Amino acid sequence: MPELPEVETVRRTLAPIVGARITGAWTSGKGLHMNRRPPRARLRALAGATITGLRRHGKYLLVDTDGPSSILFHLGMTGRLRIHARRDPRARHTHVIVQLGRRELRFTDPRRFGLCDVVARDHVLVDLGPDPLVHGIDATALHDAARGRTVTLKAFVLDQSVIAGVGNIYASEALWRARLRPSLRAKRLTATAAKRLGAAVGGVLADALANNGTTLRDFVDADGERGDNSEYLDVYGRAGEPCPRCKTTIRRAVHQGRATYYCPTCQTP
DNA sequence: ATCACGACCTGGAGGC
DNA sequence: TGCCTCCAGGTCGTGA
Repeated sequence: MPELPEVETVRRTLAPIVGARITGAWTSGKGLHMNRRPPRARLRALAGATITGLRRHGKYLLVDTDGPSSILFHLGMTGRLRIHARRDPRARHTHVIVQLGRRELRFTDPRRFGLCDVVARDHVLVDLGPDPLVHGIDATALHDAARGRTVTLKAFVLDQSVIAGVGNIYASEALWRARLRPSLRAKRLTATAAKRLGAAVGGVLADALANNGTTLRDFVDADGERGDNSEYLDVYGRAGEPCPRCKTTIRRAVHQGRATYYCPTCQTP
């Protein structure tokens, strides 16, 4: 589900919980990604702390408090973070509840690919590259990172240590916008193409964010609203339709086990 | 060290 | 209606 624009949309719509005081916590006891269980005791120990801010790096979301700890979330494929009234019935697949007096921050995740942990506030997310919205994209650094890499451009753009926050939808979209074939080897990226790619990634993410993210099926923001960006996708999920640029039929291919959409004519190999 | 792949989970869609 | 297969926005560990 959620790539950078979706996580950022969640972050923004969670703003009303800033200033709220944590009064308790509940966990389902089920393991999430890598079978890791959210730390019940450490979540409960946050009681009494006040939420001071919300940060995002790539697809990770951090809920800061006035104590030494922050709550770290990753939504995986089907994770949702929503603000509820305490008396609202608990949805199926709810795994974490942070109680905030009469309100609750609830994390639900049917597929359990997500993550919830309690970390030190200055916790560094290792192996995460620059965030396009927070740090921008440096085309020269992108070009350097591609040097010697034999992976496909598709895999390169999906590599979170290169750029944090790009997922499968926006990887296809950005490569289409940059007119680059997903199967091209990263080491073949020229300086000019790296510039185009950097601009395309930034543009695709910013546009999606302006539309409150892409909802294919699961994604909703903290208020339960769906994103509007799916109707503006140029190639993702559009195999068989004409390329918006040159009218050639868009193709679907599989790279590293994941669907990739591209135009065989205007995305140069 | 780098890369491709399968595994981890549940649920929705479509075919029969 | 039910059963089956395939597919899904992410990440990690494995083995080549």
